[in-house]
Amino acid sequence: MLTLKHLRVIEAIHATGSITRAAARLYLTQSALSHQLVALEAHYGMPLFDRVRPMRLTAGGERLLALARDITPRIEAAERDLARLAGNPVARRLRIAVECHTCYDWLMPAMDVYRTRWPEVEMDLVGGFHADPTGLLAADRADLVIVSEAGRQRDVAFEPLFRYEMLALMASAHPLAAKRFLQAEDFAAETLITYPAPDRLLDLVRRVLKPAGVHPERRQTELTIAIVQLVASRKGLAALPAWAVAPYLERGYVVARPIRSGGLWSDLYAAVRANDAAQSWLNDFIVTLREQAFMSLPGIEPLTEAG
Amino acid sequence: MLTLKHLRVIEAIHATGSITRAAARLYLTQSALSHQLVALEAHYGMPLFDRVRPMRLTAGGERLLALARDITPRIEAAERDLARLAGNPVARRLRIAVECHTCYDWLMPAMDVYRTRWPEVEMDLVGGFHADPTGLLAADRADLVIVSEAGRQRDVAFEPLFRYEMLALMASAHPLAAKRFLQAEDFAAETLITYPAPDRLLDLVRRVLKPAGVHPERRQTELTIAIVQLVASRKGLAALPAWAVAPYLERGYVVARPIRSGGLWSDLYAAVRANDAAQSWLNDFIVTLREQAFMSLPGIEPLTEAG
DNA sequence: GATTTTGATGAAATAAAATCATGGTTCGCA
DNA sequence: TGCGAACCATGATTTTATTTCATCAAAATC
Repeated sequence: MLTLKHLRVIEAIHATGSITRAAARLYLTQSALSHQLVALEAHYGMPLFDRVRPMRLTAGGERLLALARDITPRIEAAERDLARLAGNPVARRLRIAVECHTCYDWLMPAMDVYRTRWPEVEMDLVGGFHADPTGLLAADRADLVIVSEAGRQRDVAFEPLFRYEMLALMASAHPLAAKRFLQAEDFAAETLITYPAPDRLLDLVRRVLKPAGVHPERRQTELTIAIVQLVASRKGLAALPAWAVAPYLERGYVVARPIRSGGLWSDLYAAVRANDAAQSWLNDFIVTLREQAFMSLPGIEPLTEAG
Repeated sequence: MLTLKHLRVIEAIHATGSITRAAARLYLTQSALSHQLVALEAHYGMPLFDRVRPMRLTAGGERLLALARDITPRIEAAERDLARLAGNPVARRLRIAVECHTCYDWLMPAMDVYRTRWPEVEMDLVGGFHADPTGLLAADRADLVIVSEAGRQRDVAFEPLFRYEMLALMASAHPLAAKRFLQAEDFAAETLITYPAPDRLLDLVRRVLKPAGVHPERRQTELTIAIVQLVASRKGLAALPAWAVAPYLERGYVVARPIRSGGLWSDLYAAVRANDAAQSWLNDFIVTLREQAFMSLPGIEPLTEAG
């Protein structure tokens, strides 16, 4: 018999193009999804996906995807209504602290989507840098903090969002562009262009350059477009999330290369007060963040609980 | 997590007014449904039904019922489309053989509903009486036969529809109306008014009077309203399904009494060729029969497989 | 051509759901 | 007011469904 789980599986396989990636996104094994798909296809007596890469929906699969897209929002709306009926009428205020510049790229659209779902929740952004970001939670100055590491703090719950790759950006004719990937030493003689943020928030510095004892010259600017412009003008190198550089690569003035073999991957978590973790209006915000990120950001990957 | 099963449970409890009856209709135990409901209520942190008789939906339960009514038809429509995509293009013809007069009461509305779901299936009614009704299937003169007993024939699949009570009908001032229920001997001195059908189809005669050696005077007429009129005019007694007499009881000219202690209950099955049993367009007709019968007929009960 | 990635599959482990057995409550009825 | 019937809740057990594990074969990549 058809279940909602099946519909989610079909959505995920279609969205990711492969059973393996769909499984990662659903926090299940590839085997589990393969079994489910086989069983569903047997039930309907027809294939639901053509086994090509990326997996392609058959007519039957299309029909089920249409069903999923039809009923999923209805179910979610009902569950929100239930949550409203059950919810204790606590402060419906959501102060979001975010320290990474590029996070705004996906945070703003996600907030727009969330606003339509929970119009009664008033959102606010807490800017600036703090020595102890999660401390903002206990100090009641924020209700949710976007962080790059899951601590083991009592009173704070860390919800994994996703992981993304940091790419080194350089002018297209730059000598380093000949390399398959860059290493710490490659930055030694260059100028590193960054956002104006403490080193602790710059993954390239914190996790690659500093451990290798490399301290390149630095230059700061606020806007992503300005960083790209300086790089294109051969003023130095930069390191940006893969999704942030993608739109600039097609013009050809800059090129991107992985950092270290295997690439430099960063994680993002949403930290909330442990007391609030069960609040559905808060939980739904985190779900929306993930959903919108996977929908709009290329090249990001699911992140499992274990930070 | 919410499942479609949960929605069906809520629908069934609401439709029947009790967990016990809902369980019977879903072919599950009362315990299974109770566990499910408790778990669902725990999940949403609120009761979904007030435990009164009949069970009454809370606001949360209402919301879930609304969801169920919203998405159930969409899911069923999708599954029909899938069945059409998968189905071998066999004869989309459905010849229905029916021998019981009162069956038309619920068969016609059910056929109307089915027609909207499977417009491409051409329905036809096969009338008349036959010594071997299920023989019509093998003889390819009918594709579905409504019968009152599940045989053990190879090549024929019997699908349970429902059970109903046969009530004895008499004029309101009739002496027998003083009894709580009637027995075979009570009919001995009376005239029995029936449809013009062979005795094998008259449950009162076949299962009560004949075994007791009681052979009352007989009179036949085609229409239910005529039978009721004759009874009201003290021309004799009749036995009709509970749902068929219900509308006449409120006027007060006739009264109905159970037959034997515990009542005389009759079963109905849909018989189809075993080869056709897996055809979804045919199966869906049977599902529609059950669904419409339970929706419109008062006092009928679920019938389990074991005939 | 070697290596990696991917999907399928059978067996085993785990989780979920249903049943069985039973107890307590409510309601109708003598 | 006491009895029986109908009904829901619940813990223990059984059954069924789902997931994982361990592999294999095929396809894609280098």
